[in-house]
Amino acid sequence: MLDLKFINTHLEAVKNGMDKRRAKIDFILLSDNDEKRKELLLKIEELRHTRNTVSDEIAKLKKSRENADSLIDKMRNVSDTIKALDKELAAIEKAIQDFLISLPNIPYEDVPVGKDETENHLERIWGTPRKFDFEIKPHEEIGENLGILDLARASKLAGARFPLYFGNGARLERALINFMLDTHVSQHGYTETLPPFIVNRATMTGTGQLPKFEEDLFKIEGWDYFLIPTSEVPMTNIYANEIIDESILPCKFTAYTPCFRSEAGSYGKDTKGLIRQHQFNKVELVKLTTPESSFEELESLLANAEKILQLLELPYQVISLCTGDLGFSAAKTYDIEVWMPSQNKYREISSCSNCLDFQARRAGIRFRRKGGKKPEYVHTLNGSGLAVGRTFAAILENNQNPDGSVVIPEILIPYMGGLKIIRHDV
RNA sequence: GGAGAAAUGGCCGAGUGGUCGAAGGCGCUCGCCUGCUAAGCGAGUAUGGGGGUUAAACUCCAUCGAGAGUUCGAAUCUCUCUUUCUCCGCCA
Repeated sequence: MLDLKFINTHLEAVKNGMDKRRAKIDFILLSDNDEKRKELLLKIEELRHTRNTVSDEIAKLKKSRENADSLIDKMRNVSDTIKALDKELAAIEKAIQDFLISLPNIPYEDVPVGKDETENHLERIWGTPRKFDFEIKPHEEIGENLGILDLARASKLAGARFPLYFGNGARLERALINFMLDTHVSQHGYTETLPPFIVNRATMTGTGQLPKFEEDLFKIEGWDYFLIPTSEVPMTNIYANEIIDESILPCKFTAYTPCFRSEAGSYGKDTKGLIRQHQFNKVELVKLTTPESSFEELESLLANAEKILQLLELPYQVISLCTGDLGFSAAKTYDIEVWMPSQNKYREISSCSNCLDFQARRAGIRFRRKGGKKPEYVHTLNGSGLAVGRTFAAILENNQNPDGSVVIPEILIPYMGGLKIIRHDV
């Protein structure tokens, strides 16, 4: 959420930001409502002031056993007026709030301007895609042939877009989760958390999934609860509506959780394999920082996510999302895309964003500086470190052999109990 | 699921219709004092919004879990919700 005062004082910059995002926003209603709000508030405060002072007088009169009936009579009118105006004000404030809560973040100044994902900016490429001298297979085929993946039976259990791993496949997924968590905790200094997988409406609103994107979420029927689409949601909200001490910043959290997405509107996209699932595993990184350090922290968060791919020896590229491709809450986002041989292209495996104070204002996450008077909003950052299912897929494809076996990346071997290669279980 | 109790400032805790934004204590900050430390003394110590000021001072409005209501006036009374605790039942 943007600050109303900021919008009022920097209207052109805000409009420009929305244009760059290709978001069509009408600001006229907002300024009208804000004018009305100020007028009403002034009137109401005056009336409340009289009510407060006169009520004190009534109290004094009553104490000295004098008659206060005429004052009470007068106040009855004042009270009724206040009530009526209060209702008017509440309606206007709700309109303003509805507007603000649906307004996306402003792209940061150095974000490349562009209309959609075709205009994202390539930052760097790491590693070289391997040359195969045999007919390569997509990961779902490799997995099914090895008996470690069974998407057909998963669809019997739940439906399309659900995973079912077996044996060394299930173990590989778990190995990846443990490896990622261990690396972020012991090498990168994150605190491991294990948050709820279901959260309430306020929490979903804090990070920006609600109110605009409810159709992307799984909702628990009969409850105002939602399955998390990413652990960014519970982790970023840990300090919601709190004022935290500056000394705990930057605050770095990591978590493994399953993630649940309805994938509404993506029918026909990535229908095969593990790329797009209603349920997938993810290790997430979240940071709360001071405003002055958030971009520095974005770079290190990105580096932390990249480190996982480097250790797994998977080729990838980093791109900077253009203004038209930015997510709702993000001011700046880097995507990491891993090489997928069967598709002959790089596919998103991590998205690292700086949301500035956008989520912090929604969720009420503030901090106080040493000796500082006013609390300030923190900056929030998040990034996948990494999407586990897609990492699994990338390993299968990049490390496949002509006989259909898959080489386990060196770093994962201890996590696989010494297993170096996955062959079909006989 | 049934029965009951509770929710007040950073923390503990008083307050059941009127000078209560809230006693007292602890903690914290600043100052004083004392060989050091501890103790002692004094002052200060919530958040948001508006006015005011170079900045302050100052001032107004709101906030005692959340929302609605009663009343001239609500921390205090009523209703709904949320959370926590105790007992019973059930349960991984």
